[in-house]
Amino acid sequence: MSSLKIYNSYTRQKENFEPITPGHVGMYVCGPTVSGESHLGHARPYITFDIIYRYFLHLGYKVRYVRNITDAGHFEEEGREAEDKIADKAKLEKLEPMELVQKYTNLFHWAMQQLNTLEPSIEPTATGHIVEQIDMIREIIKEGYAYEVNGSVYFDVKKYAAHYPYGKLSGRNLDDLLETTRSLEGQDEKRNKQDFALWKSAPPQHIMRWNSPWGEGFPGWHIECSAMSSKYLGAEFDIHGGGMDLQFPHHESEIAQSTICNKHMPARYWIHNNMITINGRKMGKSYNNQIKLTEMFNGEHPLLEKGYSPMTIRFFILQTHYRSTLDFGNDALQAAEKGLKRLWEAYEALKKLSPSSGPEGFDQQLDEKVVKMLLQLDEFMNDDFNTAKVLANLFELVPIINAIRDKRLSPNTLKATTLEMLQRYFHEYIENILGLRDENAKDEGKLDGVLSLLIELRKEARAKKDYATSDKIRNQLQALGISLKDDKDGNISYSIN
RNA sequence: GGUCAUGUGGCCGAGCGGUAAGGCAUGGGUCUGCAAAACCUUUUACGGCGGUUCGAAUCCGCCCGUGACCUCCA
Repeated sequence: MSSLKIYNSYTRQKENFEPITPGHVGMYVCGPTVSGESHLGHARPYITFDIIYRYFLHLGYKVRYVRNITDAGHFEEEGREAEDKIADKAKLEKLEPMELVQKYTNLFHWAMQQLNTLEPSIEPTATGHIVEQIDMIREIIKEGYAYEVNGSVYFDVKKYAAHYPYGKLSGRNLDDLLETTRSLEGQDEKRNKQDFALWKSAPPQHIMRWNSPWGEGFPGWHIECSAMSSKYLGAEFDIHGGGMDLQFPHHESEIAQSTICNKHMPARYWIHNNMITINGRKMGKSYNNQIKLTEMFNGEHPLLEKGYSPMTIRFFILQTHYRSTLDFGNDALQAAEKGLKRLWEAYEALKKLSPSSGPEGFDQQLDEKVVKMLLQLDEFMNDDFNTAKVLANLFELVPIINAIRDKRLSPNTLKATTLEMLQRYFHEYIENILGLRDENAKDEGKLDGVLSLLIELRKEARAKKDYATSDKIRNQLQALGISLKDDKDGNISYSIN
């Protein structure tokens, strides 16, 4: 079997994955800022890294997956108003900052559950690690790479760049930055424009504030991730991930901070997922085209024709490789919805097939094809987590499953071992690796009993050719959102929309 | 302006030098009291112009288009 290859943003090439500690993986993923409701953009990275997490588990690794919650605000616009974004919103909503943060954290967790992502091993909060951040800033000052001005502390990027490869991750150099950095008001505290804040002195009206050696203030944007990743994963760990938009300046700054403080590049492999676009345009606050996940699910948004279930969204995201941009549109989403349904129904049918080992109808060629396509799934995942290809192969197997189910192919078409393998792989891939789950699980309780009764009555009516009655049952249920399907074998099944 | 991506059929998207995955839609068909669903089957695609190569969607150059980062952002 091929070995796992990962595209490393830092080196810009695919590399064989070799863990620092054999059998273990340490992975840090930049989590959400909980100053607002989770939107569609959040779905992509956390599903992407969920797949990566799940695949490592599948490979038998013990994984520590750390994903932070940023609950201390960043600067709305650095240098200008330097206001804590969370505190600002809190005032508007007349809530305590931590109350707001709690609300959106809960909503985020709810959305992640809907999308069936596994919980990270540790989910540290920025506010819970102020002490660690202060310690780290102290250390950086001691090393001579940060300076204090009026109660704020800045990282000396110019000095750092003289000794270390600053800008390598994001592919830019200091001179370019000098030329292109916008001139902003109130930059006078910094020695150089590219310097970034490690600690920011809090103006009187600022609600979120902590004591520090430099006076009351709050931590800079980048330091929390450096502090928390090194605390829980060590000075050097395996994987650091996040959205592509975080490459610069966030991750570049993290590298600088950690390198000075811990004498190490923090991560060996940097993984960045690409952005989601809406009608070809990146979704973002500044474009005014953000769709919240709750709106995505219930369809209450001007850009949506209808709601899309969490699994539809998950499936849709997995149809594209994580390093490509992904354009959201109603047509594409509806295509995904139907495709997922078809795949799931084949999967359900597959579960019910029982191995049979008669010689009659065995198809050597097809048997070999099935085995080959299943083995390819591992290769696809090993090639930088290519879920798009995995899904393509699963879909290619669907007609074969359907043919056996419909008895157009003999139950002996495949060897018993191959059928078992098919069932095992479908289960492992669909549920454990891709993390899809049944959204139409039937109510096993009273409703099911009632419907069974109605279905019985309809069957009897049909047998008597009393179509008026049978149609009435079907039509009225349809009006309630329950569809009856007359299957080929005379059975009737139902689905709730 | 600087840097970096990208342009595949009606739509979404794989593809990383060897006769173009897959999903959806469309057309045809099977099934059916009817319907729906399901299933089977199905046509046209590599932005443009050059170059490298036995051979390019894949590499190089130029042009055109789109986007991202440079500022909070997933």
